[in-house]
Amino acid sequence: MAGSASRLKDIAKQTGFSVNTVSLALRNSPRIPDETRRQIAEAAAKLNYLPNQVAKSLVMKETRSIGLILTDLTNPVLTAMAQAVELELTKRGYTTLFATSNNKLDLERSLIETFRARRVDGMLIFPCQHGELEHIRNLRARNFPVVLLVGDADAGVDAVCMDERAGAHKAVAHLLDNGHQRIALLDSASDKGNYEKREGYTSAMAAAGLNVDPTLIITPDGSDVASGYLAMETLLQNDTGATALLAATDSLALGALRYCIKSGIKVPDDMAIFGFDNIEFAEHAVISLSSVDYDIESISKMAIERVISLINSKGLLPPPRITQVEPDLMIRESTL
Amino acid sequence: MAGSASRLKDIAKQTGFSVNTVSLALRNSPRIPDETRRQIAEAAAKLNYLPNQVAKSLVMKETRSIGLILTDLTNPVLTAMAQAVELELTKRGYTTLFATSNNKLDLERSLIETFRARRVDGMLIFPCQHGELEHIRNLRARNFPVVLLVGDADAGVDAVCMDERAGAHKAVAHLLDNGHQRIALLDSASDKGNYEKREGYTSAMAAAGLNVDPTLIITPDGSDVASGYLAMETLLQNDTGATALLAATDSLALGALRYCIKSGIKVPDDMAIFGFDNIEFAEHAVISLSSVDYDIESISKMAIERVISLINSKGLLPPPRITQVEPDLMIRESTL
DNA sequence: CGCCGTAGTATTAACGATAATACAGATCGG
DNA sequence: CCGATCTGTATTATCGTTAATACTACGGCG
Repeated sequence: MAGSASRLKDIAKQTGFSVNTVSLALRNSPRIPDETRRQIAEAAAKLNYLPNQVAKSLVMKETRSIGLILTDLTNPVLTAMAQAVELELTKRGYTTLFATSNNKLDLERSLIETFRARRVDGMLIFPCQHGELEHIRNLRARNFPVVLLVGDADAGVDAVCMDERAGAHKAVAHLLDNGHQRIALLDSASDKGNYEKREGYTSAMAAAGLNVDPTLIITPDGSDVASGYLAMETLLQNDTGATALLAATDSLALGALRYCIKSGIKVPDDMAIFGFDNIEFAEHAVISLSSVDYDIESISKMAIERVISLINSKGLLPPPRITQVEPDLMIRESTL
Repeated sequence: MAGSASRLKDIAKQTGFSVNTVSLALRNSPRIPDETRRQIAEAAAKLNYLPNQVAKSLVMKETRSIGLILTDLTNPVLTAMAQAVELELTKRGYTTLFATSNNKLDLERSLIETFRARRVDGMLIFPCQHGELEHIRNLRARNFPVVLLVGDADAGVDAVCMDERAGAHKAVAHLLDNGHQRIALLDSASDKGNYEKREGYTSAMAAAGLNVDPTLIITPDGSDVASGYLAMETLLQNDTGATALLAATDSLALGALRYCIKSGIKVPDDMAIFGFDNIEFAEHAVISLSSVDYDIESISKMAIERVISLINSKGLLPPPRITQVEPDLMIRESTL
């Protein structure tokens, strides 16, 4: 207790210098001569001094911390984002305050307030409803640095993200190129108003002159493997004549794949399966999975650079910029 | 800017009351009459007042935040822990400061210092080297509340964790019961001095009167699926006559499983495979994977309860307690 | 020899909150 | 009708820093 609670004042008392001199010495001010600095450093070491960041933050009006709000960590993509963000922030001397909204808008709102009260210097947010951004726009309107990790051209807030629409479009276009016409979509996100992938699907179909058959669009209950399994069952029961599908996540795709294997449906011959996010297990599935691929690490880095540049922009924030990275297709056995 | 920066002083100015009265009113002190409270609340709302947690922390000498240090987030188990910890802490009004050590002891040390400087009220740590805990014991010696998320009976620091040794022992015992004698171990952690699983393996073999054949112990380069794949290849090349294996993680097990399927080795007939951690993909593998299973959520909750109880223990910390939860076996197709 | 710049250090004032204490004016009991 | 209690509010100190300003020698220079 005594050891942990040492303050500038204690060093001052020990050395006979004033608190301010001690502070300057420890911060290597040129005004302090070497001998004084040495004495003070010595005393600081002996007392096991550790500067109190809380006090420092109060006077400096910056905490060197940023808030990261994701929907959850069950999704490997968000996990990878959290990892990349934390790594990069630590490297830059920032601390990460982390929280998950569990896809609840109210919780998201209250987490934002909590972080604001804690005076984080900026926030990175993966919003749970891509269309419900009013509270985040408000934040920005108060000149608070925020960057979204998923976003639209008209978000009204800075964003650095993958272009989900383009990814879905590309994947469906690929399936069309391979001769498929009855292409299903497994996407649970669209019930929360996150229509990007669905729009990409639709636009690709439209570009090929095909109307979208609503029975080809399945909305699983979740985004996990089990949901994909059940969704596949549903799709086949509907007897839609689908010969290919795009799943909104690799987990869904892996579930669908598993159902096919269990049911003796040949992948890719009877059913081509396209995943999304290219997680580790996609590559290593029994039948390796084609997937929409993008570099999460570099997106995360760019997002951090953006939020830090906003933090450093003195005065008013610059107008929001949306950066959408176009994903690539990773073609594997499941769509050959 | 003006909007975000409102302080008690501003409300005081608006309403004509003193700063202290405002503070008391907003904290619902009984000494403040309703009418005054109303006026102050109104002004606070109009000014969009949000208490400054930094200032509050300084005077209250508590931040209501705890630091969570994991090795990384690529491991689904740690991901689940992070998720569970964050959820529970938020529920209890704490904020989570999150960081990963990337299995580097130096980084772990410096992260601890960073969190200490930020005056977190306590820490939850998944140490990267289970035998290197001196720096953490030092923390505790300074009366700082720490709880390990993995640990040994003689850690000298509080710990709430799964009993890896018991888990490995049980799994191997199960394989022995099924008639296997040549049982391999795939474990990359033991090169970092984390011998728990290996010890469990050894003790189970010893209990069956079997000596451990070192060629049966493979140390993959990592803990991911690809490493498991390569490790399986190595194992077979060594021509050890192994008929079963225990992998230290499900990812390794899935990699091994994949190699077997590619090579026409029948699972479980030619090779029984036991995984560890029971992640989602274990259940849904082509051949569903037996795995050592435990309730991460409840362990995380207990760990949080422990650290909070340490925080609330006024005066000296109580002597450290180690709680080890014994895992169960989830038996599936891969070891039938 | 007196003035000035400067090197080294100290003093004072923030930062935005809480906590302890002080102080008026009303109320009440004897 | 006067001291004592209570009610509502203000004043002051404090948390551990940094920042701005103030002082005190001392050396150089005209």
